Amino acid sequence: MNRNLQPTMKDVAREAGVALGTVSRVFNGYPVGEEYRERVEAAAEKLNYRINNYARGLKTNKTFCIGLLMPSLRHPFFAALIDELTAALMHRGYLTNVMITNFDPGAELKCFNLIEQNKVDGIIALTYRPDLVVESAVPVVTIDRQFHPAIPCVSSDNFRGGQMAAEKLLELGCRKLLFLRIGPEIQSEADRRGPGFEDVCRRTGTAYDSLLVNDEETEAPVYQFLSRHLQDGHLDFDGIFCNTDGLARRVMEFLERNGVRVPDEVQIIGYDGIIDFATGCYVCSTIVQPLRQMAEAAVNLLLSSETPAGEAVLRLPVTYVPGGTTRDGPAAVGDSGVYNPFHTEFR
Amino acid sequence: MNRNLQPTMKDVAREAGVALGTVSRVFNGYPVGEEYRERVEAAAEKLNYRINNYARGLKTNKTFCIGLLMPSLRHPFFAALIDELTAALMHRGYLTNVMITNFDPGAELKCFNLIEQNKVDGIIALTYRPDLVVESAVPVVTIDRQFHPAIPCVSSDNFRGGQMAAEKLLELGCRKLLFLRIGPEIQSEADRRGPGFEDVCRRTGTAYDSLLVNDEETEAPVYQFLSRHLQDGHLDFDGIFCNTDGLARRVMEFLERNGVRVPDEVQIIGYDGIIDFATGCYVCSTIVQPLRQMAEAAVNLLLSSETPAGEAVLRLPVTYVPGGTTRDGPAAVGDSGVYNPFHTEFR
DNA sequence: AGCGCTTCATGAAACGTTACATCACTGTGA
DNA sequence: TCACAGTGATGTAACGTTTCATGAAGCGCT
Repeated sequence: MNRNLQPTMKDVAREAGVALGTVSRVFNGYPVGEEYRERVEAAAEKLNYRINNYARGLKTNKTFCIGLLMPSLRHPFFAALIDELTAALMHRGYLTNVMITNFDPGAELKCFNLIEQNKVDGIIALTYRPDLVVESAVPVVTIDRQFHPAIPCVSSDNFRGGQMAAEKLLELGCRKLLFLRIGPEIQSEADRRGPGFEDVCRRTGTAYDSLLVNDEETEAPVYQFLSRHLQDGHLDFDGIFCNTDGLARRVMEFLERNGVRVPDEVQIIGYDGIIDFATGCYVCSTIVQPLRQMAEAAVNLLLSSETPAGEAVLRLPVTYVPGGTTRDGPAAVGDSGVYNPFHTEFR
Repeated sequence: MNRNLQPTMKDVAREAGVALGTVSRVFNGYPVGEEYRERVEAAAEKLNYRINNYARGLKTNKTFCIGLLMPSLRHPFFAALIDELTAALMHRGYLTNVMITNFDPGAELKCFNLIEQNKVDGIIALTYRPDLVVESAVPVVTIDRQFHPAIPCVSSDNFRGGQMAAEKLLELGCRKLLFLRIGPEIQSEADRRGPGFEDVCRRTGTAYDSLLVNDEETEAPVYQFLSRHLQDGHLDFDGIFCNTDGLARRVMEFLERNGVRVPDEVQIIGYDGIIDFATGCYVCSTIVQPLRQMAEAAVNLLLSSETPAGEAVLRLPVTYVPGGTTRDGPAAVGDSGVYNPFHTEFR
């Protein structure tokens, strides 16, 4: 029959002199007589047989493939998250269909369509389209956005992260705090960073202000705001919490350019835990998200498909790490602060 | 029959009152009478029918899925490459199975096995295992490594890149050049950067030196070498070409820490074209690889599966971009040098 | 020896498609 | 009027698995 193509189970069965079903059972770990098992394994080895996942998937409706919907790969936070997710999935024998949407709702629709007809066993999505998630034919776990009580969501403990940032700044001697937030206007778990921060300020009676910019296009309002509070090299705040490491870093550079020393005069804490590829150091003092645990949790929730009890959002504990924009000094990753991209311990 | 499950072609056929084959032809773009086509489309719409790629794949041996084997996602160069590749594949209607090996040969084997039994239509690989590539049952296109004359390889024009670096440094007034190379000892297209650089030095009679460190673990030899050529704040070279942006950046910081001003006293050029996520600027003056073109080419080669004429390696043109470590000034990406991660133009 | 039990190999019937050989129907030309 | 293309719908046989009903073989017991 199909010479010159890949061998099939039928070929293995003929070679081993057993029935088709027996070969199947060997490959699925069902009990098979020792002698038969050996004959089958020898034949499979000899023919270099590979099981055909498409035939199997057709029959069983399980594909061992998960769709991953992410907004970007250029941003180190998303890249690291995808890295952890693919690793966790691979570890359980799942393949990952990665789809990058570039924050484009149209692209998200296209991805969902492709994913559905490709019959993945589930989807892990960091998406901006509640409608698609809710209507999905396959199970979904979302990251950072809770769309529906029955759809599990994994995120870091953003509220606690905000609290930690405030507590840390106070502990380091700050007296007048500022919260800066920038990003697209979509309801997400990340919105709890500000409230956490303000909670501590209020409870400790600390003076604070905040600026929320719901804009995806420009950070200009932030710099205008800071300029207004700048007077001959002195800023009106001595501790700043930014909702993102990127913003923290840029605010730091803005202040330094305007003669405000960081961390001497103003201390800054960001959020995410992003590491600079060249130095291997955190780009700023930061609340780091437990990426690996989040990935593990997302995969577990998706594959066990038991709806978690109560509210369907899992908030994993964050940690604070000094990174040079606070007075508690930098914390280098790796030996000498020199990052080697081929340095696997780094993962 | 299978109520409560996804509708099948049979269901659509019954609903539309046509034969199974007719439905199939509609979905595959074969000529079908207008009236029939409409009935089928209406029925499919009504039942919310999705074609089952696993059944189709079983029958046709085409899966519209490509395996992507990459060493890392934490390094911005790989992340950007994967981004371009998934985009190019998606654009052609292909899904991408991303697998990260973390430079681990054992993991590479595991990935190849998984990929083969999952019946992808082809593989794009940046791998360290010639054996697996050569023996692969499905077509492979490699990035940066030519393993076999019949297996296409895509890379940037590394030799020309090396030449450009040297030419640029000379043009900017350098007189004593240095080439620094670090990385694992594997034969790859990147090895041509040094020879290109040296080619220009030799032809112009320029004084130059080079240091090649075949080590994946540490860059210490580089800093020892530089220390030996440092004397009270003066370095023995005034132009350095590093085989990597990361190295270039770290060398810059090392020199600055030792009182050597960059780019005033020493100018540095790196290779890759990596952009800092926080600032949106190149991390150093650099030879940038045409990632998008490389991705397009890889996908084209893989999907057209015509073996290219002659030598099977495609070397795409690089460009030089000033990035602050040379005297021709920085070139910011985007308007104000401020990078917004939600800024799609950035792609 | 014969009975019931367990264990385990067998063969065939799906799974949801595509592709191919039929066949019904229309229209044309002699 | 009839044969003959040509068009296009139909039904069926694969594709490579899993699963299930069947039945054979072995074993312990009466």
